[in-house]
Amino acid sequence: MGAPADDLDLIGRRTAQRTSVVRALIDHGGFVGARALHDELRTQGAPVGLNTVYRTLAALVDAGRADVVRDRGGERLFRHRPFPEHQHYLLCRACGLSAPVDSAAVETWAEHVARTSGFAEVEHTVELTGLCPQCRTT
Amino acid sequence: MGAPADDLDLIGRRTAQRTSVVRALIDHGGFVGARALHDELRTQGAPVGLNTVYRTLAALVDAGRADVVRDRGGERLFRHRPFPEHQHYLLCRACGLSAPVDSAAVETWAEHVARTSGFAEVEHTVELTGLCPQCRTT
DNA sequence: CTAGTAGTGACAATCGTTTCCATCTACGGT
DNA sequence: ACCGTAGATGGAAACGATTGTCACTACTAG
Ligand SMILES: [Mn+2]
Ligand SMILES: [Mn+2]
Ligand SMILES: [Zn+2]
Ligand SMILES: [Zn+2]
Repeated sequence: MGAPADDLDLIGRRTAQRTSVVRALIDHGGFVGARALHDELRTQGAPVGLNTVYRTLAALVDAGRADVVRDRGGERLFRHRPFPEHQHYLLCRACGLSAPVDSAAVETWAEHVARTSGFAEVEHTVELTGLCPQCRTT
Repeated sequence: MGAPADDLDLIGRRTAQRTSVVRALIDHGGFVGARALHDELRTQGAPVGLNTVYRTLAALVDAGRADVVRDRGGERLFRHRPFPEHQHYLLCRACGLSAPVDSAAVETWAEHVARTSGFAEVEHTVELTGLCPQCRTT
């Protein structure tokens, strides 16, 4: 379990709101949008301003404690990352379930491309989406 | 050179506006946003409604004649794709210059993950960004 | 040529996200 | 424990990209 304490120390003052946001993100267990997290906090009786949700999530991303992906509609989805290691995910387009994937091969490939391209400060975005076992009915 | 004719046949009626948009996209030579393309068309004396620019680009993407990436701000950037083969790019965060990259290794990796994951209809997004030789001046 | 349908574009609406700013509060001195 | 203040909060307004609406236009099949 990633203790909220660890995360909170990295992002500034320890406020009730930030504590709530971090805990809600961890509890959620997968990728969530800021809006959805804001709703969950409100229904859980720990209302936090949407603005603060955005700021806390941004701070977590800066601190390397959260990963971000863009869903089909362009919305940013956040997921808590307990370990400092860079991660990629395979996530379900229907239910949002996410599974970390072993991306060693891609990292190697990306580094190779970076070295032989002439470009500097090369970064990569790698996202896999699909339909999880539960969701592939029809 | 991809002749606009080929592309226009795939997306419906042959109108002056679509012809302009397709030609402007090809002429641009790299990734462009709808807004920027709209501006270029206006300054070139071939004004087209922004809405039509969006619709034409969407049609090209549907027809597999254009690739899309999201820039940092979430804006969608489009690039004409003369060949039907799936492509990935390395693009400059400063000037927008893009270079196709050999992604065979990633395709293999993605297929492997898909087969062993239990997920169905797995799709992938792979984008590399960096600073091109011209732009890495600090 | 004409009918009929697909396309156009000005405008408004949406959606996610950011900025503003007046107010509040955590917390390192004292 | 008590301040003072930099940092944090949140409601409202601003923003930028994209999509919906709908009256009008113009391809194109016949
Ligand atoms: Mn990676
Ligand atoms: Mn690919
Ligand atoms: Zn699912
Ligand atoms: Zn460049």
